[in-house]
Amino acid sequence: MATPTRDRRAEILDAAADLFAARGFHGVSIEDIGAAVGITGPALYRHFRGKEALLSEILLDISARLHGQGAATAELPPPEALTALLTGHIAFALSHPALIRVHERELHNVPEAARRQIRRLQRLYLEEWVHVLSDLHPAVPQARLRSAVHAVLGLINSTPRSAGELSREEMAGLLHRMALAALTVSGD
Amino acid sequence: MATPTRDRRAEILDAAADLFAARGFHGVSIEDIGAAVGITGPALYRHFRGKEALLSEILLDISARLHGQGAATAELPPPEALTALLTGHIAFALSHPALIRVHERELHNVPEAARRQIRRLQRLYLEEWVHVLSDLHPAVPQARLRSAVHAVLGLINSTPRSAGELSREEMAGLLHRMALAALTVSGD
DNA sequence: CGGCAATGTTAATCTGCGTTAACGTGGAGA
DNA sequence: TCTCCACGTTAACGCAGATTAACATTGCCG
Repeated sequence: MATPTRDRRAEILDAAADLFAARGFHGVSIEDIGAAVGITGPALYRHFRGKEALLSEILLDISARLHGQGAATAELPPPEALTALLTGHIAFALSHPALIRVHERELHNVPEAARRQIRRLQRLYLEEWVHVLSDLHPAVPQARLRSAVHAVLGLINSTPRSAGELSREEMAGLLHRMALAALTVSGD
Repeated sequence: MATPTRDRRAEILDAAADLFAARGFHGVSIEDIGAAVGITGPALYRHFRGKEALLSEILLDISARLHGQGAATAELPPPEALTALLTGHIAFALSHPALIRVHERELHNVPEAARRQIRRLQRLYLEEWVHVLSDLHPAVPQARLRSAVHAVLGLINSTPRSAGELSREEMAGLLHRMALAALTVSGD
């Protein structure tokens, strides 16, 4: 065949992520995923070890991207770092609502080994937030900050549920203001 | 048998909800659920039409409880109503983290008919929030308020993820302050 | 007492779906 | 031109797990 298809792997991962977001991991068959990119189900095995490997790779990629984004703010002074974290996460959530959904909902379908790596990246990402906040509010105990960060990420990740009522800019601004206000008050 | 078991149905629903929360709908077998209450899998069919009916009933019950809680605030003057909505949702989330998880993640496994009812209740609940906020901030467009409410519910529902670092009272207070701050700023 | 209703049990049944086998085919490099 | 390799295809295979069937047991009630 050797058709000039641009990267098939990436194409499959994208299609699978969309399908998983819409119908859940078990609501999508190998055949469905294949069909979405114009091939049959079993052909997927030329690119991935199996269905779970597909999901693992999707989640790992998301976690790595978020963590990378977070790590990039490490050098900034705390106030700017916080802004960067907020802006970055919001941009990601608004650009990839399907990925956010999958990332939030499907971790338990990932095999143990990969799950550990994903959780590790998630933990590191969380700690980046906590670290920045800790610099800004040294008096607040870390446990409280951790809970506050979870809450704020939940707030931002709500994005896929309130689809399309507001323009992207308006939504980004709203989330930014709300998240910042929530964090600011979390130390009282 | 006719053993003096207190309501078996309720017992099964509880066990199923916990299992679904932990491993996802498809990660739990009929056999698992039965075992959790000390009976075999097929015995469940004496109480429910099938596995999907079980999930439907769980989600319907959650939606109805939240909506009921919300409706109860309708008579209060707006500021108290908002406090009641916040306190009520936070209390529910902290008391039933497993239910919140299932409610957030498993809707797509519910058959169409039940799904419509559940969505309707969710919409009504959301509108109760929007209504109260609309009274407090008449100038803010409803679309923005709707998004803000989604965001705040996402914030509060983050609870099952930041498990047990803080005491329940501390967590409730933190979530309340953060949610209120976020809502307050949502009209700017 | 006799029998129905409620609740369980174990042994099929049926089906969906992930995975594997066996078998093309076209293009790129030697 | 000849040969592989990359990528697909269709036909099995195998199994997990949801239903359903057929068959107890217990206790209430007429």
